[in-house]
Amino acid sequence: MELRHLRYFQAVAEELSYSKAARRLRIAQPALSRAVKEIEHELDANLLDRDRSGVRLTPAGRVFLHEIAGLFDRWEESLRRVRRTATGEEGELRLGYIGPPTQPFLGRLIGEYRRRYPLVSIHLEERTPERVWEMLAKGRLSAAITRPVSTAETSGLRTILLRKERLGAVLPPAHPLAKRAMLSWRDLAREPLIVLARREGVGLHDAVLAGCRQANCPPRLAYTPSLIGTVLSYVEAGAGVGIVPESVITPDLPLRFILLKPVVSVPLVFVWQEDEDTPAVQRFRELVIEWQKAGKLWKK
Amino acid sequence: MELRHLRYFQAVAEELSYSKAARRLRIAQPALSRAVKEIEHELDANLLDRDRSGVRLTPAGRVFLHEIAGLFDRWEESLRRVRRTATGEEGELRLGYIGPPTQPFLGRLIGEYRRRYPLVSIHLEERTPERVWEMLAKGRLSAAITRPVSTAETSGLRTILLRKERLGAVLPPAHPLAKRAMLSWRDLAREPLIVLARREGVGLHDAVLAGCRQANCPPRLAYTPSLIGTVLSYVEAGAGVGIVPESVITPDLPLRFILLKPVVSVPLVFVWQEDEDTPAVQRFRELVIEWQKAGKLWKK
DNA sequence: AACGGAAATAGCGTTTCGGTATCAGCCTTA
DNA sequence: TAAGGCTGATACCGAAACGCTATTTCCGTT
Repeated sequence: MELRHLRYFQAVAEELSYSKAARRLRIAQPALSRAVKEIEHELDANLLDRDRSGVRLTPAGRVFLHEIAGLFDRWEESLRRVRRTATGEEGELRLGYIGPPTQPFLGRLIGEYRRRYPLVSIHLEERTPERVWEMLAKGRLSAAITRPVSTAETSGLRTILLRKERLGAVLPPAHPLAKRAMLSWRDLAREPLIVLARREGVGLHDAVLAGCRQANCPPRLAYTPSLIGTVLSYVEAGAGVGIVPESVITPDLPLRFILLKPVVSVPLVFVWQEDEDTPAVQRFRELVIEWQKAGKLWKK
Repeated sequence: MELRHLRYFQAVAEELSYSKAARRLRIAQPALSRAVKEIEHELDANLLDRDRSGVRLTPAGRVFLHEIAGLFDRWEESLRRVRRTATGEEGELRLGYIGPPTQPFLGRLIGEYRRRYPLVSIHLEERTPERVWEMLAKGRLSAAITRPVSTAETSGLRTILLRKERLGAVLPPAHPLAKRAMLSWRDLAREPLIVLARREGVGLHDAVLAGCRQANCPPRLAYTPSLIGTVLSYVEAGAGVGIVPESVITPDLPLRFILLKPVVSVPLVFVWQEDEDTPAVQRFRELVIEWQKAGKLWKK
């Protein structure tokens, strides 16, 4: 039995007339007679009584008609869901990210995505960069916003560069170097440095070390706290010079931020599983690229 | 799109291989390629990725597969329900009946019917004979066990005679006539009679009057209570001679029951709506006839 | 009794469905 | 590195199904 049979029976049962149903279906009446007979034979049940003038439903026919209606309703809903899933309107997005550099835009970004695709269920996972890459590799995430990590397994993963953030020094306004418009890495040779702990951000930490090495001046690491905020607190307390990416600076801080030359950058990237590049992920990626091009990721 | 397409897609999606699925479906592989392509075109959605070595489900494909499984489950259940309805295993029986003459067997009869067809929902309506016929005519009942009523509208109704019950007199053992083995209607000419109220049983009441008229002795009706039990109580109290059908007599009563000659009978019939002769009703009718033939309707 | 409408039946043409043969890509294996 | 095998896609053909026209049959109506 095929859906065609069901549609035909439904028409006859609703019209209570083969001729009318045939007209509604735009086919000839004999085809209907045959189709209904096929159903009845397959079900081994009379569905219609066509005894004396007119067609009436048997109890089994009534039940069948009712079942068919429910079935078609469900079928329509199924089709809608599949189409929505295919276009990315419905689906699942498991996004990993690192906190500090995404903080200025992530909330707005997710908000806009939810507004556009309200049926996509979103799972957010804030982790360290290393952990994000690990989860991506294991397929626990469908996409992520993070920093590159040299040790990460990247097979099957694709990457888009969102931004390169330049590193700079943060100092208390009273610091001797705070008046300078620019600093070189060498200027920091004798300063106690405050850098994010390596376990919290391998990419950033190693970039700082690379900047120092490149300037041929081994760094003196005074503190390596676990949070960027703590780095700033240490600086405020006069414990040394912080080195951070430019994105962490907000104007209201009572600190000076001075770019370091030669420029050393830490990238922020969008990464996704090639194998799990679902429509929901594609739509999210499109949104990220759109915002990146429009500059919305950085300035409000 | 037809169910065939769904079955084909389901096989491919489950096997994750066109060749294996084709073998399972016992068709050739190209037919599958085409069928799946037709679905994808109609849904305007990719369901399967056949990129590099192997077939994988897209998110939409996964959703579709899931929907299909649910749909088929429901479809199977629908088929079962229709078949059960057609055979009378499932359905509805609205049975009207009159109390006293059916009391000896109705409980057992319904019990057996429920045992045989547990999915049929049963509605019982105890009414007076007239009311039963009225409800039958209006289609409020699908069948009934009752007594004929001359005024009843019987078009569209069919009837089976279950039993003819002979009328007899009930007397207290001390009554002068109580020793007789037989009584004629004329013997009751001077007795105060106790008969069921006409509104409670037109057939029975009129049969009693007919018996008297036939014997050319106009009856003296002392009481016409609403319940058969009350008739017997009046007799026990010595208020007169009761006239009842033989079925109301139970051996433990301290009363004499004596058949009246010439014999006057009140029939008990099974009636059903020709228009609503559903399988559930048919099965019930078959059971009634079976029990009637086996004598189970009368003796335990 | 004749007519008209509705469904069933018969016979035929067209669509479509599945099969065979073949091609192209990928992986394994010698 | 080349050959063989497995996979799915394509092309083409025969057979089955599906639908249409014509006709019959059975009602109910006039």
